[in-house]
Amino acid sequence: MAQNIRISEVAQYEGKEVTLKGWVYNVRSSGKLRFILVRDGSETIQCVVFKKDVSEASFAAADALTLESSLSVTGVVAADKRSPLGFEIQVKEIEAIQIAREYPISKKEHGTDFLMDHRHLWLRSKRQHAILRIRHQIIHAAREFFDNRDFILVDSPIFTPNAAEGTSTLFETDYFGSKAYLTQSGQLYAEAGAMAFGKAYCFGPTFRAEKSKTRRHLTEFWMIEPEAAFFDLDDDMRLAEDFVEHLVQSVLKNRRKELETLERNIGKLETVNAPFPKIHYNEAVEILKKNGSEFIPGDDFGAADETIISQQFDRPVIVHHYPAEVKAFYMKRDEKEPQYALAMDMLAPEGYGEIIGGSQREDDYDTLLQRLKEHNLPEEAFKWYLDLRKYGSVPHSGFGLGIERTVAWITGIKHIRETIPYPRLIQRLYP
RNA sequence: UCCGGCGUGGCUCAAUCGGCAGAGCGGGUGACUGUUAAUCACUAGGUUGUAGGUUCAAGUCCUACCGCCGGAGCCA
Repeated sequence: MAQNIRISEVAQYEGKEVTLKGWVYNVRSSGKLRFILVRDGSETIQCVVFKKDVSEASFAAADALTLESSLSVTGVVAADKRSPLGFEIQVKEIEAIQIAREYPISKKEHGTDFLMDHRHLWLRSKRQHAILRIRHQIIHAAREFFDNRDFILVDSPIFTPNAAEGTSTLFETDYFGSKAYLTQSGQLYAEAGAMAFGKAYCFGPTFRAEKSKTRRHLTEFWMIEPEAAFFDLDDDMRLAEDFVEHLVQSVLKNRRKELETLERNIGKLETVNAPFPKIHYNEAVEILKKNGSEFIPGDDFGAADETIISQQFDRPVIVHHYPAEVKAFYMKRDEKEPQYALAMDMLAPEGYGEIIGGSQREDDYDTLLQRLKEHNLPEEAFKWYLDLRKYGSVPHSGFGLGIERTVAWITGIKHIRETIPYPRLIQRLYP
């Protein structure tokens, strides 16, 4: 009885008889020969069926196979120079498990809308495999990074009672008769985690109801948010650059084949080593002036401005000390220049935009209360948050990294919608 | 919400100045003992997004609407 193996393991079984279970990736035929490309999720291998080598039933089964039919194949693993994998299967027996109906995704090109309508099937393709494997690697590396630095995972709730920061538009839902909102950030809760564990992070989906229609926006995306007690802005920026370096290096080390499948320019990732350039908001404004931007000092940067700034460097760049007015209420201001917040954004290279936003948090009770009032936020809803400043308040900082934007940058793909299995966009809720 | 673009077989697209709706892929039938998005032959498949208008004649021109795509703003 031949052993059941995954295709990724074939090299260990050269000359031996094995059984593979999977799906038909493609079929070609030539006279009394059938070439069946079988994928099982781990790899794809060509299985060669010679009419004279198999039973009539097996050859008939091979003949009836359609794209994405499920099957079981038994045969001998043979080295072959013509194979991209280095091996192929000389089939002895083949059995169809289910003959697939006409598969909607053909081997020729399709439009994105059509493919997105068939996202549940599109996930079977080579390119999507490469992207999602890199996504997996990035998430694995992210958890590994914080776990190795003694951060404790303290997840934030997804239903929240109030329209927290008052900045972005939230999804409203009925929660047993009262209003609840889908979280736009786990940060405020992560701060409570940091006060409990010293170092904490949360990692989960976040929701923004803004009608953004760009290649950088999803309505549902994943964010990882570390928060650390006794960290000032400099500590926060160092944590962020070490973190992003780790993500990139982990992908370079473990997912090189996938990067090649996507034809990513690997040289542009190899330079991503800490320390990253760190520039004051005013320096960023100078860069924009020199490059002919119509930017108005005092504003936040637009997408085109971010691209100009990031193009000056060969690795991500951190911009810090943004004008306090354009930033959130919870950010601490610099004592020496109070018009600036102790805030920082990390811009990915090659125009991929902001991947990290973070800051040192306001830790003084009275100041924070004052900020809430200035922003017309309901004091009652933030009672628990203010508690953190009443009971052993300490300087602390944190940031949030958007997983999908990071995946888009590292994989080099142009649109964020392919970086998540089931993207949620304004016009996309199916499948 | 604003600006720009596009809607033609299942899919990707073509159709010149307004003049007989076409190709490739996919499907079906057949040929082929080394194919790599195999190739070759034959074959079926259309209310040109919707409604109205101009014209001898509209896929093509005009108006409205619907849908989708890209960008801006907002942000990760």
